[in-house]
Amino acid sequence: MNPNFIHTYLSVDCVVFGFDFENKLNILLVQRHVEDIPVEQQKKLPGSLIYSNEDVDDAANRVLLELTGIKKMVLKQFKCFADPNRASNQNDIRWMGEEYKHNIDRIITVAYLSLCRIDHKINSTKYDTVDWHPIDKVPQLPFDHNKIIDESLIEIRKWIDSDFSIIFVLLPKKFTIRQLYQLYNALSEKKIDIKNFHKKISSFSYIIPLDEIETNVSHRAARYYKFDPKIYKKTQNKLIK
Amino acid sequence: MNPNFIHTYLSVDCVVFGFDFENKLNILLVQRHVEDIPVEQQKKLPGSLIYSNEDVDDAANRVLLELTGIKKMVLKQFKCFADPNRASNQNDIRWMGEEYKHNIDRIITVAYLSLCRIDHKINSTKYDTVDWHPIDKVPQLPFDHNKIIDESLIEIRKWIDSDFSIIFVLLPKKFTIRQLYQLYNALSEKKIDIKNFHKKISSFSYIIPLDEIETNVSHRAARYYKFDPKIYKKTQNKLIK
DNA sequence: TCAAAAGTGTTCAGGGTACACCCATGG
DNA sequence: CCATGGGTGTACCCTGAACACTTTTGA
Repeated sequence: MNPNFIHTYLSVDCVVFGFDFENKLNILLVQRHVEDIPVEQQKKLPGSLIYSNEDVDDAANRVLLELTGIKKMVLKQFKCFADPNRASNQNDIRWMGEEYKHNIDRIITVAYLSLCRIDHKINSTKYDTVDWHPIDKVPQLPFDHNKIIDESLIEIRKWIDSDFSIIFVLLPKKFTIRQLYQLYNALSEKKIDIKNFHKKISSFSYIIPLDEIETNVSHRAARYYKFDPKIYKKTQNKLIK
Repeated sequence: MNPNFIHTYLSVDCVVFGFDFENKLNILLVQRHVEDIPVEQQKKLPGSLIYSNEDVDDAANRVLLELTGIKKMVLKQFKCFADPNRASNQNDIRWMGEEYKHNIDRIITVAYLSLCRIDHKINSTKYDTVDWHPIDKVPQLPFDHNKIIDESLIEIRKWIDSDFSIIFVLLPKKFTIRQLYQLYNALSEKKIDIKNFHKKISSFSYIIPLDEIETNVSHRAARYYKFDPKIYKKTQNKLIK
């Protein structure tokens, strides 16, 4: 065997997005433990080496299940990160030694996007600490996780543009059009006037108006709507063509 | 080390598209050699295991250089294929044994898209046989190469829609608007009337009309145009918004 | 009564679509 | 003179953008 050919480990890492109603995108980070390193400097993206009998999609599903306790989260593979030096930091090598009981000096990862309602209960079977972090306040992370997050933002925008319906995964079951608007603005570069947005959204057959309206707001209460995926599938409208 | 974690080989495979003027998309396939198997059943996608000090993009660039002799071909990573059974066919295992002098029972690949003018001279330093195959007449291929090709078609359409300029990599330096139209039709699902296409294209500042026109055609000769990437970069028009 | 946001209606401009019409060339 | 495709001009329509106006609610 030509020793120049790589024989290595493969992992998946997941960037899970959530949306809070201070209009911020958030992502889920977990805690890792490395001796002598302050805890607050040891956040990372959730991820795992893949098993020998696992496809990468299966591994990502497993990571998400272990992370949140939620089965069948939406997910999308977006890029393989394979910089030969991505795992060459000494702290990262030490952590891999502790985590996997083996010396690993190179690791290639396949990055996934996923989405989660930010108020969904997180029931991790693997991690002690799972926290939402605003996307603009992500600390320095190990490996190339900051780079992965940067690229995931570009990817999630493409995703929304190609399939508008995934945006509803981030919203409560009942939502106002303003909430949808704020989320859309945080995710898309296409700017749109809220009045016109309102008119457009409410014209879609798959956006179902409910009888319920907001309470305790200091202005006219907004109506709640729900999303009907069945009707959406039949019509397949993009928000903007 | 948990033996369940994969420790494996990683390869890149490249789907190189070309366009002939019978309006067909073509892809480049190479010949592999496995004993006792008819030659015509041994086509495959060009690819290689990655080296231990190589990023996947570098490996894809190397594969493309070894395949065509062309430096710096456009390329785009599009998906990691990691089905545990993708390399379990006995013929494929035999071939890997011969090619890499090692028993390999699983291999994960990162698939790339690339583009090449179909009349460009192919100077392969690695393969004896490199041939264009019409996309609708691709034979049965080893591993999951047929699946990779199927998915690459979806990917190249997205690519054109997000960056119209890459379409010119597939055209001769001088091209008629009809040629561009045929290529666009083969690549995009968005249908457009040729007259309106003509009007639109010729209105773009980065499509430069030349003095030269077609010869030996049994109708009014069409003008040749060229593409100016510098002007394109300044304007950044999508064909259809 | 005022501020703030919901929700509706109207107008305008730009671009896509359809199509008519003329031009150039070979047969 | 006809078929074929090149190339231009025009008219229509839809949609997005801007914005005015009314409604509702709490302070």
